[in-house]
Amino acid sequence: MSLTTAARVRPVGQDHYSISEVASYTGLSAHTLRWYERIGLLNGVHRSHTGQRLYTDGDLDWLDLIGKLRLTGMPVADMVRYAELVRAGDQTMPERTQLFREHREVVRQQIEDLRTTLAVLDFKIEFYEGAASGCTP
Amino acid sequence: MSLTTAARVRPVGQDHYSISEVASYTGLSAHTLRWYERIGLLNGVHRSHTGQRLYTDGDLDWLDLIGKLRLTGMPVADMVRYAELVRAGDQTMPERTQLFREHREVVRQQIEDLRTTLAVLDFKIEFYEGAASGCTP
DNA sequence: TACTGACTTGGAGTGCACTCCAAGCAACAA
DNA sequence: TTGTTGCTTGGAGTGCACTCCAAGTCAGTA
Repeated sequence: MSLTTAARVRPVGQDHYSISEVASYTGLSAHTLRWYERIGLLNGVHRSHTGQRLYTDGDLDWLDLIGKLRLTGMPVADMVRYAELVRAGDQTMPERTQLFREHREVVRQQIEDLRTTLAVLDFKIEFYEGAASGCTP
Repeated sequence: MSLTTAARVRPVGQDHYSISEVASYTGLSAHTLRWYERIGLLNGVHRSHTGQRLYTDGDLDWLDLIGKLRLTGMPVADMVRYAELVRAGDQTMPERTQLFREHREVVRQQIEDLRTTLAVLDFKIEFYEGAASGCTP
């Protein structure tokens, strides 16, 4: 679930990055970056005179946010919905707030569930270790 | 991600439950319960004289654990692996401990990621609310 | 006896989120 | 000039975790 293989280092502050630079920065594949654009999750990516994608720092910020939302299990369709609201302008701010408020509750619940499971895992590990060291008769 | 629609009430302590009782208890569909059994995640489910499944309290406990592991994103294949280790007997305990220790780290990392995202969400919500109430010039 | 409803099976289908493919173009090195 | 590398596209393919279907069995009720 966490992108441990990503370089996570933003290249020189040149404000235009190739798809492979962005791939290594975000940990997403170039395929996925193109797919994100196709489904409307990433809009208005600039192009060079030869038609190659040039991502800006703004795009990288957006991808950071998207990445965090993905990590919390937000469906891609919901993120596309959010992207559409942002495109639609400032009058959609109440709806965006609502979207985030609802998602915040989802995240809270997930943390709760994870904590419960962590406790179970700790208990199991202790049990297995106890059994291994012969503490149970 | 959380099973809010599940009844989560264990039926009378009769130690044999029908597939629909177990479905309503676990929040899993009957389809999924049969599929779990087919892939080896749930083994040795008893049958009535007419061939219908009769789940025990032990099965319900097992499904509780499985459900928690699923909630933390453990792939079904890994849970099947764990089920195989349990079937194989006590000599697999060290491997089971190892499996849980590794998963514990995954869960810890997830909690970390979720907390980071929660902070971003809080920040965004505050920003949108500030913008709505005209606090930004 | 007829019907209803809950169960059984193997196999096919679904939705999501990618992931890959083939064919082609542009820039550069040997 | 001939690779090689890195990019482009639309469309097809993949893997996971279910989810459903058709055809059949069995128990209970009108």
